[in-house]
Amino acid sequence: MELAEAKLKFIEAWGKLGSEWGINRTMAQVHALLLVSPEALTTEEVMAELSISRGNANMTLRDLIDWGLVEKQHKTGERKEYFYAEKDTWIIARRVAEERKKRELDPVIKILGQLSEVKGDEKDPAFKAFNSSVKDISKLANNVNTTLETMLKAEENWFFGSIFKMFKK
Amino acid sequence: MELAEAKLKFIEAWGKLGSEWGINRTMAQVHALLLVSPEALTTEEVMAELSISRGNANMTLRDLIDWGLVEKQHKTGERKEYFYAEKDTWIIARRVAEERKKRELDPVIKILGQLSEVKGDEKDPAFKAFNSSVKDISKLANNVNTTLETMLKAEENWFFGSIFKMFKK
DNA sequence: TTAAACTTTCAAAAAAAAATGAAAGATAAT
DNA sequence: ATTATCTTTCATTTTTTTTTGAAAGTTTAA
Repeated sequence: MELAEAKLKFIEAWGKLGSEWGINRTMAQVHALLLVSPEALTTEEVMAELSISRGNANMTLRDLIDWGLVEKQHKTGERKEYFYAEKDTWIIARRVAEERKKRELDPVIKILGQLSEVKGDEKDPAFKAFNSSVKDISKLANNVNTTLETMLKAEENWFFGSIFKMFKK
Repeated sequence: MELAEAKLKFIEAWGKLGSEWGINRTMAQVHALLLVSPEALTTEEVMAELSISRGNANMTLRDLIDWGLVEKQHKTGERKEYFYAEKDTWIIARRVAEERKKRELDPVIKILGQLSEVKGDEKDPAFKAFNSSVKDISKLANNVNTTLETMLKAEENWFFGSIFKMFKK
């Protein structure tokens, strides 16, 4: 396999994984393209490499910037904007975890908290089942939350060095 | 808030969370409905509660069974099939982790492994960037994999008791 | 200012994903 | 063997998501 083919495979795999996890396929592909590019690329280059429209490229790049995965660069004497992807996997993982926590986990924890407060007839099986499921899920969500928060504070080496070693015990 | 309203909110929240994570909204909603039902429900009941078609209910319930989150029950003297959801959050979390690992992580790790093997000109920046990104992501994916494997073997109390305490250090 | 170079927006179109429901397929009781 | 009950399938429709591209907006320089 040569580089060009491998690149395509990588972009395709990253796009598929993204879409399976609720991330726009094109966004994941643009991210993959930038990840394997040593230099920052222009919108034109992204459009050409992935055969996507200008509007799509523009919006996708903006989203990637919002996620903290890509940054705009300016070259002296040039009007064009260049886009460069953060290459450090630890930082990528943290940024993704951070965003998804904020966008998805936090709201759901809030709702679960409210639902845990619902009062009802302790003798009613429907109420008991509701209450117990909601409380258990709420606990789990809070555990995940705490774990993520600690991870977001943690240092890379500490994390990679420890977490799965611990599990192996 | 009363139970009926709370139930709807829970189903809605669970459906939304699911769809954000690449899981069919209706499937997540059916799961939520069964989670808060003390008794097993029939296809008819699921259809009525969520206003969905027979075909949709049937396929969704089958998928939930494939995920190991729901089981068929038969009541003596009845032809109808009843569906009951596993209520233990630890088991739910494990089943979801197990399935997604198998369906999504394993395939991507395989591809990353192949792409790590690609040979090229060490002097070419494009090759260097490709190689280094792929190898780093490959490492990360393998770490996640190992962590998941250990988690899948682990016992509930051990897991919840330790993982986030460890992070707090 | 004017105009060229580049970026952003968004209504409309296209594509992808999900849902419908009628018909076919099972199964079990009569 | 027939019928009634219940389950599954899948071509079609509907809904949702994503993409397009032309027009509007912005910035810089002459």
